[in-house]
Amino acid sequence: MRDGANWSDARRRRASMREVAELANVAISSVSRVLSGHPDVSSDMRERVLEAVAQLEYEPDFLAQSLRRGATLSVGWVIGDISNPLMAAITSGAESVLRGAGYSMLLMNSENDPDLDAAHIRFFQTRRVDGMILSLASERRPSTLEVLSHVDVPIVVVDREVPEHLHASVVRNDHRPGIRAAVEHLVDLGHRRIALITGALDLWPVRERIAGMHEALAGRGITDETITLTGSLSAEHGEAATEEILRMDPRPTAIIAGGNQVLAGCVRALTRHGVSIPGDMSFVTCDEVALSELHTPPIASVGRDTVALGRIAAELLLKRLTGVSEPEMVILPTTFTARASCAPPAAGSR
Amino acid sequence: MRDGANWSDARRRRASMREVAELANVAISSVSRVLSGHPDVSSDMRERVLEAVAQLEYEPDFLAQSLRRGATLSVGWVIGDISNPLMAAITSGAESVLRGAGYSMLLMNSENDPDLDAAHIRFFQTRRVDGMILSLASERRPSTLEVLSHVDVPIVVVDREVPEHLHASVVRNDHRPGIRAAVEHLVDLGHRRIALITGALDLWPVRERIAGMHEALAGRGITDETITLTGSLSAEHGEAATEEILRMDPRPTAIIAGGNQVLAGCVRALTRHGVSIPGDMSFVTCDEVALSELHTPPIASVGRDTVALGRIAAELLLKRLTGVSEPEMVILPTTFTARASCAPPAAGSR
DNA sequence: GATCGTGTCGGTACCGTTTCCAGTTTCGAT
DNA sequence: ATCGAAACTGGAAACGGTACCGACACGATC
Repeated sequence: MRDGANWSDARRRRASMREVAELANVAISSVSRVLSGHPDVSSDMRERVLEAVAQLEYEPDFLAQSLRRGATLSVGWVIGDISNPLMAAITSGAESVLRGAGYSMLLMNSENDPDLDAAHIRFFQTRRVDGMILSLASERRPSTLEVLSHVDVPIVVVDREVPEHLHASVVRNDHRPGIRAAVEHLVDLGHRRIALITGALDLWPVRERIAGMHEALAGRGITDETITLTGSLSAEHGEAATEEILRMDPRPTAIIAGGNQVLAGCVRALTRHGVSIPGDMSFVTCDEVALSELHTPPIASVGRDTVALGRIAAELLLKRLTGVSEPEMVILPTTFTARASCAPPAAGSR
Repeated sequence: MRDGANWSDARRRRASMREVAELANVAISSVSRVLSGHPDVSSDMRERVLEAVAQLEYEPDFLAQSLRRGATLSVGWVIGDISNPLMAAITSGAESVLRGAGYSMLLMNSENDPDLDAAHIRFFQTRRVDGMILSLASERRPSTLEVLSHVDVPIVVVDREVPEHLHASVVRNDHRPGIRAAVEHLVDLGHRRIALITGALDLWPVRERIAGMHEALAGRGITDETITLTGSLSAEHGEAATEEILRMDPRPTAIIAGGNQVLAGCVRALTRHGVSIPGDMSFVTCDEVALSELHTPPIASVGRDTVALGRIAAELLLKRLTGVSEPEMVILPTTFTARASCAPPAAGSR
């Protein structure tokens, strides 16, 4: 004499496979066979079991399945800073692919701290994820590499360079052509002193962007005027480096911000000092964000498809999760978009 | 005669508690007691077990523990769009708190699709998360509410309003005072026709912002000039609505963008039509982003601490995960920051 | 009529823990 | 010396499934 409402109440204990078996009057193993689509099942059996399943609102326990099968259908995602729109876009791309394949994504923020990278990787390892996607805060931190070498599940590295022996799949952007195009554009406009504000050398994109700038300058026969301000990919460094540039004599006539956080710091400093873009300073940024297109004037930028970056990272991982044992590498392009933030340098500063 | 390298090779099978027990020559249950800090353990026993643990590099299997204990130490996080910086900031705040408490965060993007909301919640339920934090795409979709009523773990809802009977904890912003201050500021500058571009009415912030605007206008004795363009909180709607506003006659003299995506659309449309801010149109946006501060001119905005929003959501969930059975509600403030994007309307349009 | 394959099904040994229960020892108190 | 409680330990039953193995019935085959 139980009423319908209580019978389907959320708080009641969930049914187990054993109860289904008892209700259907069959063996537990038969229930398992029916539910997992095993061929050795008569239609009569299938019907009885499915009816019991429906009546008890049974659903299999994911934990028990995972323990028995040795797979959790989950992947760990270590990211430098989720609140960075770039990283968020990568995450978004990866998440949708993983979700489509039935995997779920465990997210951990490393706050761009290399030590947390290592800690998170270890954590995921004990959490028994089936694979990991990593956007490391530093490629060279020994503790991270040490931990990585003990990981026994497939790894995909996003826009980073890691030692071969880790057997990680990799998806990267080819940052050089984009930067090269940007620098050539500036040089063609008449700029000679171009400053690149960027992060530390333990990140692949940073090294490649610097290399791309050198390539472009060398290609145009300019060898001694490269100005590179490395630091961190943060607004603070962008702001401080811009201040430093503004104090230089002779002053650079163009700035390339090596990331969207750096961009914010640069714009803040330039605005504060009343430096007009592009009148007093030409300006290029790396990685397209809302600000670059909507700024007045719009800011020329070296862009890339970040959602694709995440999507492909997830696809590479899925490949290895479904049997492919050899790691792969995918390189995605970057493209330069000229905008009104670049103009010939003021006559006096040439 | 195995060499050291292979012995510590990552690919070897991980040791189980049984192997530890055999090596230490004790019962499995004793190993468990030592590792879980049970008081009934002799120091001799502890020593033997710990040595075996070290020698085998044993670490407990999280899956088996979860199955046995009935807790997974993981929480599900359903979010409308992770690539929205606002949502990303909330996520960041929540993640760091959860991480600090030993929980991991399962992230699923609903792509602002209410049907995916429901699907994800169900998915998390079968995944056996210990709790969920939800930023629903729609508060009113029956399928979502139906699924929610069957959830048997604690729920926290972020900046949304859900029926009492779901027993969800809630953290929300009080959007009215912020918008009210913004509108009053505009009115005091001389504006009478103020347009609010916002999303659909099935979201708490949308309703509250509209209400806040009405309150402010009524407070100033303006009753018949409220212009509200509801749609979605997207750049497309922001752009289309702005176009519509520009065609109105008499034309509104101020626009309030009801979100950061809307903001992007608005700015794009205004720029394309050569509408100058604040000369031709005063402008306010909701939710601070890089663009609002760094735009020329800087854009006045109704801001809030989004990281705190996420942090408190996580804290509310942790409370309920550690025994507190009654749901709670926390309200966080919003504040208006006046900036150069607001000025008195042009003489002709008063 | 014995043999054999095939389609079904039940029994049971796991997966790796936790925890309860019962048994043994130790030890201070009477 | 004896008793009882407390400290310690091992065995085994869970947790909720999966999958292998063997049993059985049945028809087909020679």
